[in-house]
This record gives sequence, structure tokens and C-alpha cells, in this order.
Amino acid sequence: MGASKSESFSVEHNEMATLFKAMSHPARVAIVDYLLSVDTCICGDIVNELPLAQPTISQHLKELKNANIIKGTIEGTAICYCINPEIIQKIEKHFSSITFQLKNKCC
Amino acid sequence: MGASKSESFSVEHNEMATLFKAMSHPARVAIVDYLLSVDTCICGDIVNELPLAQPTISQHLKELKNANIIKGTIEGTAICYCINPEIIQKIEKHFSSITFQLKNKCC
DNA sequence: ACATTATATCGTAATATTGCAATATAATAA
DNA sequence: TTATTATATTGCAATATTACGATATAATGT
Repeated sequence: MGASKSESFSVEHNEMATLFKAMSHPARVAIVDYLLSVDTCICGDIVNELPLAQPTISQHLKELKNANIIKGTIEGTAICYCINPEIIQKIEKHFSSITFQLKNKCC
Repeated sequence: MGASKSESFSVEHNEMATLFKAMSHPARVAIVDYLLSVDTCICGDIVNELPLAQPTISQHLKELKNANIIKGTIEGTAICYCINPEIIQKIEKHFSSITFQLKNKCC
């Protein structure tokens, strides 16, 4: 085989894995970082910010959109990308839960 | 081509991507979850907990170890796996930083 | 209508991941 | 020593990801 046996795992575990996968590439981490660094969400220059060709960046943006980490709204010729704060909160909750559970540990 | 152009990105972005990649598979999310659910870190029964063959789980554990998310110490015939709290903190910091930056946004 | 600009999609090659059977290793038990 | 038990490694097939040239689409400008 070789395909991921995702059906064998819980919805919760699959959801978290999907979010992590969406951010498991330096280009996508950099895109999120860049979206945070600019004051406004109106931005059509991600292509100039990264050392990748336009189709490659378009593909990365699509993956971030599919994972619901960013939202894109059409703004004339360009597209306005924004971070989805709800998803960030979801991930934060996951890790604060881990930290909480770790407090009752022996290690 | 097809290989990831990781050299083109910052060390910071690569580090975060590596951590996310380590948790980008439901089996590995489940392993971390399981390690948190048991009271003690002495555990040699991860294989019985997951619907995957022993070599596959061994491989997933190796990836979590390589990413420094879990630590394994030999405990007789079994191996004692633990979560590395420092890495969890690092990821939490990354997201609390994102949340902080999001507060100064227009969206 | 035609050019321009911004983004998306297609097709495809290179590479990476996933999963497991078979086998190896390593520690303890009989 | 010879089992037994627990984990790791090897090898390989199936599948997924990454990157980009070529091309398509879609909105605005002239």
C-alpha cells in the first residue's frame, strides 16, 4: 500500500492532522507569517515576497484555503487574503490542552 | 523538480514546518494524544492502541522523536516514551504570537 | 475589442511519504 | 543456550507532495 489509513483514526485526530499538514511546508509558514506582517489584508503581492513561481504559490495558497487557515475574497483584479482567526484559536486550544495534561505527568 | 526548496526559506520557518510535518498524520496525532492520556510515561503498548502494524508505528515514533516532540528511554525490554514539554511550549508560543498579531488587524 | 494584470488550472517530472512483510537487534526469562 | 518479548531496520509497492512551464480564466484599463 502506501495511502494514509486516515479512516482508521478519529475525526478529531484527522482534523488536527489536516491543519498541521497545511502548515507543514516552509512556504506556507512563510505565507501565514507574511499575511500577519502586513497591516491590511488587501494584498496581491505574495508572489513577489516568496522565492517560488506563481503557480507554486497559487497551489500553496489553495492548500491553506482548503484547510480553512486563510480566506480569500476577490478585490477587483487582485485577491485579498486573510488569516482565519477561528482556526488559529482551534490550534491554540489543542496545545493548551496538551500543556494542561502535561502538568499531571511524572516526567 | 519536485523536491522542497527549503533552503530558500528562513531557519525559523523551516523549524516550524518540521514540527507541523511531524504532527501532520492522524496516527502521530493519536500517538501524542495517547501518551498524554496515560498516567505514566512508561508505556510499551502503543502498538496495541493503534490500527497499524508494528513497523509502521515504529516509523511514526521515529519521526516524532526526530522532530523532538517525544523522547524515548530504554526501560528493560520496553521503551518509555514521553512528550517533550519544551517543544509543545515552542508551538504554543508560535500561535500566541499569531493571535497577538491578529489583534492589530482590520479583518 | 484588445491589452494588461492577477490568479488558477493542467500536465508532468522529481521526490517524499505511507504501510507492511520479512528480518534484524536487543534485553530478559526459562 | 534457547525461547520470548519488544522494538528497529530493510526493501519495496502504492500513493502523495512539490515545483513549474504552458495555458486558461477573469477583471480592469485603454
